Amino acid sequence: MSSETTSGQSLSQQAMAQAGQAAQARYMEGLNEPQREAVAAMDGPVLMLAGAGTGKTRALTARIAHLIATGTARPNEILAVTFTNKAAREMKNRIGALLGDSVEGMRWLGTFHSIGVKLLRRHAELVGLKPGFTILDTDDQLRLLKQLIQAFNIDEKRWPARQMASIIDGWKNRAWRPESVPGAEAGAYNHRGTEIYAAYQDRLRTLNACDFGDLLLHAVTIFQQHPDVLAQYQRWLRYILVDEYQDTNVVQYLWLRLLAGGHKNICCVGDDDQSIYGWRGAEVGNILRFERDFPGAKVIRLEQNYRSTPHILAAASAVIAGNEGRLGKTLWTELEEGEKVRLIGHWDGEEEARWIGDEIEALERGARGLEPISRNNMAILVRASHQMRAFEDRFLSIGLPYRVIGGPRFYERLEIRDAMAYFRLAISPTDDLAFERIVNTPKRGLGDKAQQTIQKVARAADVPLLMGARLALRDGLISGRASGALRLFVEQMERWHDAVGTAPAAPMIEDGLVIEEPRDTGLSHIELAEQILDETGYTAMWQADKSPDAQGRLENLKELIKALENFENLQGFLEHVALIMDNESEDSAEKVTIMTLHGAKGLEFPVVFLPGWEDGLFPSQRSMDETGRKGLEEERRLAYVGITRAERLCTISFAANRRVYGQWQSQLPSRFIDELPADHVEVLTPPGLYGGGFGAAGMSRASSTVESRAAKADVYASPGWKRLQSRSQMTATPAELGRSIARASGAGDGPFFSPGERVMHPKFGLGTIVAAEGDKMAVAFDRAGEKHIVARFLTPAEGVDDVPF
DNA sequence: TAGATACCCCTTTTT
DNA sequence: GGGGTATCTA
Repeated sequence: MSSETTSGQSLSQQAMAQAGQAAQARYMEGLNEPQREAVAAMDGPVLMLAGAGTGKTRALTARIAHLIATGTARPNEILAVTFTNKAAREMKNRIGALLGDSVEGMRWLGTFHSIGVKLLRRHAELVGLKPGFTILDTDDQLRLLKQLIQAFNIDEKRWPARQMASIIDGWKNRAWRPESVPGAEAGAYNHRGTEIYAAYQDRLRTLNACDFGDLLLHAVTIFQQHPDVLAQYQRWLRYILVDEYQDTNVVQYLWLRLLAGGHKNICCVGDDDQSIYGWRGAEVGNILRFERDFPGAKVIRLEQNYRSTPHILAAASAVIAGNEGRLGKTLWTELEEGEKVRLIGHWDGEEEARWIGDEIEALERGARGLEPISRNNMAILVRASHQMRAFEDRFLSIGLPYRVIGGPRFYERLEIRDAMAYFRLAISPTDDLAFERIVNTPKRGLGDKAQQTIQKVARAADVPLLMGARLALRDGLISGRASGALRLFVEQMERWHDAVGTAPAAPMIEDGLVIEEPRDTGLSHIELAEQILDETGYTAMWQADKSPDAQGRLENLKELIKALENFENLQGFLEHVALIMDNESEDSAEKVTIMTLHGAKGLEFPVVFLPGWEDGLFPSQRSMDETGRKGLEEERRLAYVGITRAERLCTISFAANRRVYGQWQSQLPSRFIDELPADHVEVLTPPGLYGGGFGAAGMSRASSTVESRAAKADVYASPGWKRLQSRSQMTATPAELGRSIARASGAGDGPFFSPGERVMHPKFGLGTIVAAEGDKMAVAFDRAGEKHIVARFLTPAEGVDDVPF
């Protein structure tokens, strides 16, 4: 143990230190040299540059264990921040495994947002809120903005509320309050942006609510404007650890810098090559400039990779080498060579899904010279969630069990939000957004007119909508049938509000920190919740619904009630829901995982499939359009993240055709494919395509007639595939494969068509060229309408009569 | 008031 | 292909 112990330490600290001696052997065990160094360097700023799969979580948890075991810090003096709840949970579990119960004392281990809420609940009044504020989800946020935009008489068609929401989000990420938005941004949202932002914040304050961005921005505001409060936290939180530092945005950065300002005991872990959240305001610059922010910082590089085979690592390294301004790391591994990264092209997205499905089944049986691999160990990582459907469709039809991570989340479902709006309104009768959501759900005959009346009355009296409704009833402003339903609704909500109990018990305080949030009294919150959903007719509404998904919704509601058991009261539950939006349903069944690349960061799988490597899809066109080179580099980091998820087998694929918005589009292979190192990649071709001159070139030829398309479908149906390692096939390297496709598509020299020419397409039949731009043709098909097609998929058809199908 | 139809734009990634 | 909005009709 190092010499951090001091003679002045208390008995209990000594005891802890001794206990630590025993534990130390364990948490230091198996760490490599740089990892040990990162663990041992407790005081002062430390930057741990940890490449993919280099055991940073291990080092990080060992460091925390070390801090506690040596008595350097008590569990509640350590601030450990992560980005996701999953990461926080994992860290907690791992520390628990090392230290046992003392992990329970780590009250400051969590996500930026959850810690932000904790701070904000205690000091809400400093930013004009009450401690019981509600946290709005994106849905509420949007509805609120819509109202404001209407009030501002802005055409919502031209200036969508979504856009305003993302502008506000961006500003908050940069820690700009309405009054501090720079003049350069004045043009935002048709020059009304700052104005609406200010109005939005006002409205939030009236509603005693805040959005996600506020959780951090308010915390920073409090620290900046109340040095005494800041000083208190600087004293309390003596050691700071930050995971995924490359993903921090400006607010988070400011927040950390303020907290670390005194002692500078801050240890940031990250990997600039895995920064993939720039669109959410993350600043890679934060990690790049750490040493300047914290002079004298110790920089430690973790470069030994324990996860992937050399081929996989080499492929990832080659791709990421295309980026500029990296901090630079050289990953190495002691693992055995293993399989090369595999690359394969397909005719279309469905074909790709089918091939991957077959391949998964083959690997499960044991193929490719590998022992059978459980599908639990396989993942398909896509760029955008809409790509998932092709796989779901295919896997459903062949009965291959899969799990989708990051799909529609439980708490985002319609019925769950409705139910929660009921709970919210019962807890806080001032929650106008909740009121609006459910006042006519289920249908109570309260249409636009009735709702407008309520709005008017409420605004005139300057009271919340629920109270407005009561006033409107009293004054007889609601017509006969509707009034009965509204009266019942209002009375029910008031009754439940009393049942929930308004007076919060005194908060529990421990070493000056508020430990226990106020709790309610009376009727069990579970019974109450059930009563609410039953007596309002909400459950009945779905029972009466004959649509196919009604049953599922009822089940979700049951699940919601069940989830309440884990909480002491409704408030606690709502807060949990607002912050914990992940849908980790732990099911142990053997399933293939389908998820986005973003969602996969931090995970690893023995077998990884990376489909959809096509320009425009990956790298995403939008990303490149919006942020140019910067965007492209982020996409490249995403590719790096994807490849490095694989432990043993990584398969990249692309399709020549894909349906986008229900329209067929031809695709070009991703430019990242050209960047794959030939020595570490094996180019596969599906069976049935002639070995000579592989690839999409072969495919487009094979598919240019209806007959061969049908024939191809047959061969594709047979399992198995063929290695193209032998002989002099034309496209042995990824770059050549890309080029061969470009050639076949006519990029550069191909015979293009001119407007007016008649052409034939294998899928769409006959058509006439409308316009040509490069090799991209706009074609008016006789039957399929106008489409954009790359020239290589068209054949001249002058004078050919259409064949009736 | 509410259901049904017609048309619009669209889709990256998430705490 | 899909969801949201605007408009029309029972």
